[in-house]
Amino acid sequence: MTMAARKVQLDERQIALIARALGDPRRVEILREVGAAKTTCPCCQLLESQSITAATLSHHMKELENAGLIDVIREGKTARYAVRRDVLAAYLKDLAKI
Amino acid sequence: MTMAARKVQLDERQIALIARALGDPRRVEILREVGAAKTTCPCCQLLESQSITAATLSHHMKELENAGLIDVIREGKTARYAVRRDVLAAYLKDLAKI
DNA sequence: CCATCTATTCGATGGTTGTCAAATTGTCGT
DNA sequence: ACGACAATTTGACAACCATCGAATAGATGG
Repeated sequence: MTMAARKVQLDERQIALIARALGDPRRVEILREVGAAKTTCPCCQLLESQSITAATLSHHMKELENAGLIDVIREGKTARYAVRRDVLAAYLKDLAKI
Repeated sequence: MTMAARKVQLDERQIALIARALGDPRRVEILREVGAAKTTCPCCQLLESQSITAATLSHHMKELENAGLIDVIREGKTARYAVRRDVLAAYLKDLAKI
């Protein structure tokens, strides 16, 4: 339990959103790449590694953000992403209760 | 790490199957109920608690079994289910690496 | 053998969703 | 103000999927 990991409480609705977001392999792959980035991950970088159009990528990022799995930091022209590890951990913890 | 928890190795394909299976709230609810049962959970019991037809339930159980998340034990007329907690744990462990 | 019970399979359907091309918005430098 | 660049939104489409009713399979008891 790190200092930064404030208590995250997920309601049923968000759990469903997260589960759905993780249900698509492409989104999981994107999430892994965002999580693997040294700093925050810029949008254009994801476009290079994933073989999809910008429109599709944007759609997936919105789903991930909507589920609360990523934070979006907009800096001028570009957008950067960061994994909400506290949210992910809370989701996994909930599933682990099964 | 219990004695019974033999090492479970998930390939990319199974991870995708599990993620998809967990992507539907109804299946998660079913999985929770199976996991909460004192012994193994009979099919007909699930039919009572979940408000779906037998056909739909059967479909969901197949998805869960296909993902490796449950074991199916057939005893005469009835079918009983048990959560594969080792598989679930392996999946969660993989996601936790993000 | 037949009736009954449990569970699965089949066929169909309405809704969801991943994907793209094109148009749009927003930002920066010149 | 204008052009170039980054990202989002829109509209459309094909594929997928949860769901159901009906038909089928399999087991049990009389």
